[in-house]
Amino acid sequence: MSDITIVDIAKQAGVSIKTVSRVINREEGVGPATRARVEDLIEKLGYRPNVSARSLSSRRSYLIGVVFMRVGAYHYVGEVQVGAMRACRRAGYHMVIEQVDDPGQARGPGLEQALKAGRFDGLVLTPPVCDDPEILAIIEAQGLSYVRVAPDRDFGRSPYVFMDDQQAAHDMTARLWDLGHRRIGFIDGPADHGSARRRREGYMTAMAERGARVKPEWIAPGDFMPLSGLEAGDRLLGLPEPPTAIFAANDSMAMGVLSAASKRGLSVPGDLSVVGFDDGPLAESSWPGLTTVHQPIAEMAEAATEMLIEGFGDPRFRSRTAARQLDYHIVERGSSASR
Amino acid sequence: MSDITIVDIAKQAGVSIKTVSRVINREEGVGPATRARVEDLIEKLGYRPNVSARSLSSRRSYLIGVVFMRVGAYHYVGEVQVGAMRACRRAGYHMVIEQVDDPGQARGPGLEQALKAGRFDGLVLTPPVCDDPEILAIIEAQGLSYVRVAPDRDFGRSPYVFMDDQQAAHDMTARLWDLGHRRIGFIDGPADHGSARRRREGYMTAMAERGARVKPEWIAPGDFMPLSGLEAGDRLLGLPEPPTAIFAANDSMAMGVLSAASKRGLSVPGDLSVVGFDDGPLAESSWPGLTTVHQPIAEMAEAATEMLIEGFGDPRFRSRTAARQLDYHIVERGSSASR
DNA sequence: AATGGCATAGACAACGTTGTCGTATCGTGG
DNA sequence: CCACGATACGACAACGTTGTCTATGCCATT
Repeated sequence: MSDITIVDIAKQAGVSIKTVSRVINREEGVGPATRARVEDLIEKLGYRPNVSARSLSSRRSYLIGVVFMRVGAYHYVGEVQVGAMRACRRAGYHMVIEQVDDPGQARGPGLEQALKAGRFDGLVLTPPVCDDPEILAIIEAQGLSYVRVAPDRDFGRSPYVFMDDQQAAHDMTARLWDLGHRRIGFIDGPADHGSARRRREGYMTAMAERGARVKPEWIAPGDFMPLSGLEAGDRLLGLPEPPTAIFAANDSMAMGVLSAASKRGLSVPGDLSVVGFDDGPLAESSWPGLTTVHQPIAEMAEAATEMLIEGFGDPRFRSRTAARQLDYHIVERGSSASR
Repeated sequence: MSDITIVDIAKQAGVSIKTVSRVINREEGVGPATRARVEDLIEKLGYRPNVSARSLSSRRSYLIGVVFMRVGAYHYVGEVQVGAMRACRRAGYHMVIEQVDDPGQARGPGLEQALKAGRFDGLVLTPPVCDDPEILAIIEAQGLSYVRVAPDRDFGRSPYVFMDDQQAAHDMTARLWDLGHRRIGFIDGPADHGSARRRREGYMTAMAERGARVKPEWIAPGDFMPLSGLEAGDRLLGLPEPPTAIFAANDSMAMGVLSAASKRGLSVPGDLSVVGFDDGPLAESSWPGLTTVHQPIAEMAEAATEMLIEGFGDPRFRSRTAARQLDYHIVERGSSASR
């Protein structure tokens, strides 16, 4: 419906279309008076450049793709989209989402097809896609630039955005300690999961720094799913000397711990403090609310998208490794208290 | 990197580019031999039409927009995306998501800008966006065609896809009845929410049909949030003659009921059956698993997207009201048992 | 054998923008 | 006062596809 074209603007401003184009793209070589006149006109007529024509001519699509897997955490993907969208809007880009694990879509060829047809200017990759060598290979074969959110390895391979999981887990552990807890249990994540490993190390370090000897049985295995939290919690609470606080490596498992506690008739936080990691929707809606580490997911995705878009201007971008670190913070809710 | 163009195909096939274009778009006027030759070549060279050129020329963008609000239910939006994406992929369209309630984005102008710049061929609207008169007005002003998923009113306004909430609630209630429950409590949703109303009516009808007198105190107010489920559950279980089964109008509230039961030391499903509605991720991961109504969200979005794309060929589409109904089913998990 | 009609195919001009190159105009230093 | 470089702008040809119109070949009909 926006049937105003660059030609209309040019005619009314009494300049050539090229000049209008220069104004739109903030190129130099336009006098201040002319620039102002054109800008006013654009504003007044509500002109929007035609994306198709633009990309046909410039070989840029103004489309950035967000690639992800639909694994368990809906809210993760949701937050990523929110953040990426914010950055896209600001820069006049559009965001297309690409999912790689939909049943019926062959992983490799499906994505490849989509990427070819999509003509993205660049991609934002989130875990676990961002650590999938097969997928990275496909993307690189297409010559597409990409930025990763919270990758687990190959840090030199592309620009990325990350958060310090280890320090966060360290802080959380320290906080429990400061509340007077000494026997602090930990529920681990999947063995091959980098964040899980870093979180456990943060916990270990904090305990060690305080001279606490972490007994092996204080660390219970888990797989990030609620049921494993229930089982692990049950096991920890069944110890002869049960912990007074349990730190689960993610919120879902912390929810399981809440169930385990309620099964045993323990009140949280009266008899047991429970804390998690993620600050997903569960944390807010559980009863009591879960004390947890807030991951700035949307902000990380936003930063990644920004980096990607900024990089388009700069061809050296792909080779240069850039990394940006974002801050977590701890959200205090009802599930933790002093001993 | 797909640098093959229609010209290359035309040259190699010894035909004009127009003929190749005809083959691509399945237009008639091409002999079977020529068609086969061109198709083979396209396949062999891995040619993909350039989306920008296509849309510039044809005034179609091959982009469909999915508009939604980020309200509470991440999984709803997630499922919608999965379904819409499936349909898009099949038809060679791309999917762009537009969110209308991101802080910092003025609702009206923000969306309007995005729609103008986006040049969508059409939109898929999900609740509650699909019932927002202001938003519908903006979209219609742009002359965009759209299909709604599970709208609440104005059914004649556009094609839509829906599920029979009332019948589903009816069935669920009947199932509890057949398990031997006679005092069945119901936790209501927000007053202005059409689905909530239909679910309550399904419950009422089923009870009435069986000659049960539903006492007013069996119906507790709720707002679809877990905390309200907890409170409502508490209230119901505190009645002199408490219900033996509680039907919450959505899963989140059912989760609250589980907490309420565990607070009172009641075992589920031993002492109390609890059922929900939605079959979101909570239902699977709670303990015990929640018996609930499975809403085919992805399928509804898929159907809607299909209807939208099919409609592009047919200009009469917008005026013709089409509706498609999809089936729910009840998922039996551990939270319900016979009395 | 000429005519008309249909199926098949091609020529050419859009579509709305950017890239490349060329050309006025102007101030400045010699 | 001239040459010169910088500055500001425009003409024109891409970009890769589709839409419109026209041309050809072939068959059936007269």
